[in-house]
Amino acid sequence: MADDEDEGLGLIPELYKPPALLPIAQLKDALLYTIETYPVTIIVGETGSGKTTQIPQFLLKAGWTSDGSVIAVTQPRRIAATSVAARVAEEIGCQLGQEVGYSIRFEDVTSAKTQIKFLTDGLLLREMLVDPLLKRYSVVMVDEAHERSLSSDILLSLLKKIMRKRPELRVVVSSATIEAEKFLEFFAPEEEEATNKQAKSDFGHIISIEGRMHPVEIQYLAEPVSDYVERAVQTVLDIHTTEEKGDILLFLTGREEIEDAIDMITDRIPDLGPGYQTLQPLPLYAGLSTDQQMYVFQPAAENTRKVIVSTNIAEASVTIDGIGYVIDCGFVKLRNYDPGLGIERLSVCPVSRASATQRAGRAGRTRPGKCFRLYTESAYSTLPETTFPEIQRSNLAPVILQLTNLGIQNVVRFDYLSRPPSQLVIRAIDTLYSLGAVDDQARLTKPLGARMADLPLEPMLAKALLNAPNFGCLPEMLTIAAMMTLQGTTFVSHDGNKKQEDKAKRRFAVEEGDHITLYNVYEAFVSQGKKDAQWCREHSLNFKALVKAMSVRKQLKNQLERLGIAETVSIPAAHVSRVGPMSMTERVRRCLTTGFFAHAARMKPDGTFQTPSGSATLYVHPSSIFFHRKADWVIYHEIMETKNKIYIRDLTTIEMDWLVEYAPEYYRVRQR
DNA sequence: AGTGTATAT
Repeated sequence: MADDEDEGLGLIPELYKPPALLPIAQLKDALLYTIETYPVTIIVGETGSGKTTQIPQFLLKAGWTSDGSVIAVTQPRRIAATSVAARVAEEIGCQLGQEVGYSIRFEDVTSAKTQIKFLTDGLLLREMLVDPLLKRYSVVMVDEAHERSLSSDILLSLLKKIMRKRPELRVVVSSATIEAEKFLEFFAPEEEEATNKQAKSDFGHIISIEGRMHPVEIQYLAEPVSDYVERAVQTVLDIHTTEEKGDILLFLTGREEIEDAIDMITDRIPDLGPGYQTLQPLPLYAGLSTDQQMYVFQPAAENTRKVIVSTNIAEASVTIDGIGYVIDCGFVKLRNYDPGLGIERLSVCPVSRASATQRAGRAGRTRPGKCFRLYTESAYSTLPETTFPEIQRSNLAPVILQLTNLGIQNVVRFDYLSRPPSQLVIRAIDTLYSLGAVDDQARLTKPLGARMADLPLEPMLAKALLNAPNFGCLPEMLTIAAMMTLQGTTFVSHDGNKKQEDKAKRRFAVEEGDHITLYNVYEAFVSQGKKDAQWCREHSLNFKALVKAMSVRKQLKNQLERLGIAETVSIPAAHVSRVGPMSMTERVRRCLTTGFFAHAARMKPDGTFQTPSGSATLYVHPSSIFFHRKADWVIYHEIMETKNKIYIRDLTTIEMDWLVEYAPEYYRVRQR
């Protein structure tokens, strides 16, 4: 890990500071005592406190794995699980995968010797399907719980349930913010459960660890602004001309704003006049290809100041060294699910104070920094304290299916950390009922519901895939299901060449729609472009995404085989007479309809779509082949509202009659 | 008519 900026030994002193000097080392005894004494320990520690790397090692040395148990540490992101595991393995002096390992989807780097295991919280949830009480673990540490992701919230609820049956289990919840009290209160036993011997306060404890952050000076605007992109650009140039060295990190809400801001900065650089360093604006958002993202991590050239213009990705998911200045526009794009309409909405919302703090902290990682907030101090005080938990603004159908499969009897009265609005839960149950995954008492159906829950797919897609053998199109549907999980990342425009991307897309396009078009892409990739990044480049395809599709397809295939559904299975006798002579594309289209009947629409002469009830106008997403072509009835994979327009993505043509044939109950009411 | 914050199984 050479660093160009470092002279001499090439070592960065802070990185090599022995763990014993971390603030957390002083708390070691108190920590171990607390974990020994109380079932629940809440750790409040800022970035740099060493909590993630040190606590598992303390527990290991204190004997928490001496009976053969494992210490689990969950992370919200795959990258964190792998990198932290590598770091701890190095500190302990073992090979990764031996005493210290990690497990993420498609990668299990653990062995029989593994005592500390880092994994994503989503994967630990999956493990509960085979080990409901998580018996192999003596301690489960849930890291970054303050982010309130859907899976860490659910995980905490289930851990609380498990603890009643396993009093010896220890739960450590680690959080960077002030939510500690809420977490502790959540784990406290109900009044009637608390015996005299065990009062509420005996149940858990909060421990705070000081971080090693440098101070960040915060500046607010005196007056609010209406155009924060313009103001952000001005601030960038002001910092560049008046402040000392240090890169700039500018938070905006999305790709369009980022590109606008970069154009504006580039346009104004000549006006600065001579005598200043070079200013190098760089975009950062998840939609960029990996090589385009790499630029932001490279140290700037001599006499150059980087300006990284980023979405929320730089708030927690990605860390860039050398940032001295942060500019925070005060907004973020958040996904919201509208249970009434059954659509997701991507809307620009004010950030929470917790987010604003996290953004500011990005300036103080290596030295004292400054943060410029493009809003007034009084506006700051009116911001919500924390971001609305994901569980209160998501489509809950997948979660409810999973909880039901884990044996949760009543998903409405389930012990949520933050209760989702009942509308969300009701809508989820309705969806699952219409798909046949639960019965009219909201109980899991067998085998259909249980099988759907076993698959790592959204319920509608799981239903369609499980129906594939009935249409004799299992190999095709496996591919389509795998391609759907790429969520629109199949095509990329290399070097920003949009026209070339459109042209490449047309090459694979078929009149039946996007699903079969993506099937063609996958087939071409496997036969011609597999392990050939250059072929992908020529066809504007995302190599990494297609490799992932291959992994997903293989995983789905294995999972179905375990359910007794083999890829080569022939059409069941009862169906042969009906689907035997059909073309493969018709089988696939019918099969998709059995899962996505609720996502039906019909094209109007002007090229927009209408819902079956005619209540809303839907726009074809420009990534669809029907952006340029005509269609009649279609089903679509996804629906989302942005900028007051509802877009549908991944469309396939169907016959209206199929809706009634495959979903008679769902469409009966509207037919009359 | 012209597009998607981020993450996970």
